[in-house]
Amino acid sequence: MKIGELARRSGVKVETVRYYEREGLLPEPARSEGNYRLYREAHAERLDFIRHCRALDMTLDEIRALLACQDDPDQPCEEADALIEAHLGHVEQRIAQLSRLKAELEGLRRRCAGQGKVGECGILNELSQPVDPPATLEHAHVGGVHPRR
Amino acid sequence: MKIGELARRSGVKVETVRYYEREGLLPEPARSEGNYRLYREAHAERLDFIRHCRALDMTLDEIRALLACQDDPDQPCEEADALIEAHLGHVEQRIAQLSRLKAELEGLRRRCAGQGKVGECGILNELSQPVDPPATLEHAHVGGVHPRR
DNA sequence: TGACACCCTGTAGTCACTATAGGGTCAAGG
DNA sequence: CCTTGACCCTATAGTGACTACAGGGTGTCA
Ligand SMILES: [Zn+2]
Ligand SMILES: [Zn+2]
Ligand SMILES: [Zn+2]
Ligand SMILES: [Zn+2]
Repeated sequence: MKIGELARRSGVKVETVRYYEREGLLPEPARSEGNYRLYREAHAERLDFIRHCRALDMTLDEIRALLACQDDPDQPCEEADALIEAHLGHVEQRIAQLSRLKAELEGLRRRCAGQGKVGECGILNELSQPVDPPATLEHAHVGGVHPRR
Repeated sequence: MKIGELARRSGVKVETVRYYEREGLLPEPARSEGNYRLYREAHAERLDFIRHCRALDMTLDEIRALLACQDDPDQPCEEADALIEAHLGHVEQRIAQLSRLKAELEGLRRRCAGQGKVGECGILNELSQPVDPPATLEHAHVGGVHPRR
C-alpha cells in the first residue's frame, strides 16, 4: 500500500502521514525500488489509533505515551489508564472554563439595548474594563474555540 | 508611560505589547528622545479592551473588527453586537463538541477492568478502531484542551 | 513520446504569542 | 568620569499540529 491509499483509508492527508513519521509516531516503512513508502496493515491500524486519539483532542505527546504502552503489551495497563484519566481531566477543565466564558458573553449580550450607537453600547463599554489575568491552568492543552481552515 | 509600566498595568508581557503594535491592534505611540515608546491613558484602555476580548477567547481578527466598530462611535452598534453573538456561537459549539469527547472518554474508561495487561485492556483496543472524520465546523476557532506553557 | 497521476524532499506558512541575541539609554553610586 | 543595572530597541527563531508549495522523480497508459 502506497502513502496515498493509506491516507485515503484513514481520512488524513498525505502530508500528515509523512509528518507523523517525522515525529516518530509512525515507524518508517519499507521502500519500493522507486523510493516510494510501502505500508502494511499494521501501519493502517496505528494510524487509525493516532487519528482516534487526535479526534479526542489528545496532544501528540499524549499519543506518543499511549503508543509506548501499546508497544509493550505485557505491562499492566495502569499507565495507559492514567493517561486517559488525565486527558479526561483536561477536557473537563476546558469545558468548565468555556462555560464561564459563555456566561460572561451572555451577560455582555444583555447589556446592549439594541438600537443604540456604538458609543452608548454597553457591550463595548464593558469590554474596555480591565480584566484580572485568567488563571493559568497547569496542564491544560484542550484549546481554542476557533478552528483552523 | 514606558512600555514596561503599560505591560505591568495590563498584566501582559512587554513583547506582547510590541506584537499587538505590529499586528495593528495598538497604534504606534510617540517616541522619546532615546527612541522609547511613550504611552497615554488611551493606550492602556485599548490594551485592556484587547486583553478582555482575549480572555473571552476571541481571535485577533475578531478583536480587530470590534476595535474598528469602537473607533467609529456614531455608527449603530449592530455589527459589534453581531460579532459578540457569533463568538458566543463559537464558544457554544466548542462546549458541545467537548461534551461529546467527554462522554466518549468516560465510555473508554469503563472498558478497563483495571487489573489487566495492556494487550487485554479494552481502552487501547477500542482506540485502535477507525474513527469517522470529525465534522469540520465552519468558523470554529475556540481551540484546544491543552494550554501553552 | 507524451500526458497524467502519483510519489519524493525540503522549506515556509498558520496563530498568538514567547524567547533569545545583540545592542542602546538613562539614572544612581563610587 | 566610569561603571553597574534596570530598562529599552530591533530582528529573528521557536512553539503545535499540521498545510501548502516548489521543484523534481516514478509509473502507467495511449
Ligand atoms: Zn490532554
Ligand atoms: Zn449595542
Ligand atoms: Zn470567535
Ligand atoms: Zn486497562
